[in-house]
Amino acid sequence: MEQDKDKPLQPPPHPPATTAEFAGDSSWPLGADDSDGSYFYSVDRNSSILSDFGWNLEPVQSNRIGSDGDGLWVPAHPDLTGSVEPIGTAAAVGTSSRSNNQSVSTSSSEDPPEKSTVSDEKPPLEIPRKSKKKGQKRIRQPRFAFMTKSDVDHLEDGYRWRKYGQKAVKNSPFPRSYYRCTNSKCMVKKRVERSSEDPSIVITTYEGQHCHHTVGFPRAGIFSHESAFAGCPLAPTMSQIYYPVQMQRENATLSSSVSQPCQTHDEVGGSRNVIAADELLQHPPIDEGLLGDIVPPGMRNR
DNA sequence: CGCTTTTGACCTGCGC
DNA sequence: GCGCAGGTCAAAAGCG
Repeated sequence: MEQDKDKPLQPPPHPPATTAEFAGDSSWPLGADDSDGSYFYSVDRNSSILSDFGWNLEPVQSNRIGSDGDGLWVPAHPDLTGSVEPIGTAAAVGTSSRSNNQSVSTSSSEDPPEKSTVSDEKPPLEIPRKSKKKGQKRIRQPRFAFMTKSDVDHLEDGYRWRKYGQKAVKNSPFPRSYYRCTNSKCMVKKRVERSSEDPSIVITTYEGQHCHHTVGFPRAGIFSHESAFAGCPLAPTMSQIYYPVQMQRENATLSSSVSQPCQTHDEVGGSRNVIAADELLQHPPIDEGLLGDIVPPGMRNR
């Protein structure tokens, strides 16, 4: 928070270097957005999306995988060392019947953060606390999710998070935790849960975009991904790999055009796939032998 | 003392 | 309409 004031709001742009395709998603109930066929995004699009999230992602050539347009993106954030995937045009999420023509890249910046709206309307004390939410449509922010093979649930990503809830997840012995960015002006949230199939895999879902830069890295606005990794306390201890989370409805759409079994790629040897959330949860653990190759350069030397 | 986490209750959306 | 599951709130407790 301290560093938020003197930093520009947007991470430095990074030229897209791959031809990866990303798909929109809807882990949350989506509206009509998926009907416009906008499941797939070009890399330019995706880059924009991720920038909108505040994630300073950069395509790493050595980590690029997928000659069929399925590239791997390595985030500049220390723990986001894998492919990430924008999940849906969240502006339309949860408000399916309303204006959902917004693009991903513009939605979150234009959406009044749901929380801010709520917090601005303090109900009288007599009114039950939840009444303030009545009549207010939830407006979902852009999301992306990824899987991480990690011992720790809450990964360091350079931002500070406050836990605001935890719920038991059906069919899973592991609870799901809900975090919110501690920056009062930042409405980004994230969910963290462990895969019931493989407890070593953490599924993290981000929602919204940061309106500030990381607090963990003083030069967040200008750091490269390598320098970021250099400062990552978890880097040496974590084996990380991320599966982009492709959820629910797009599953059918994507499966025919994008999805492939985890495949080994020439340069990285990493495996990557675009799969549905359900599928994702059932996905077998990553081959440990591949992890080393998919870890960004800054982490490899450790 | 301030911030974070825990936790039970409440709200909302969706499927049946 | 009802029930369920997910998501959120906010008071209380914990911690540094």
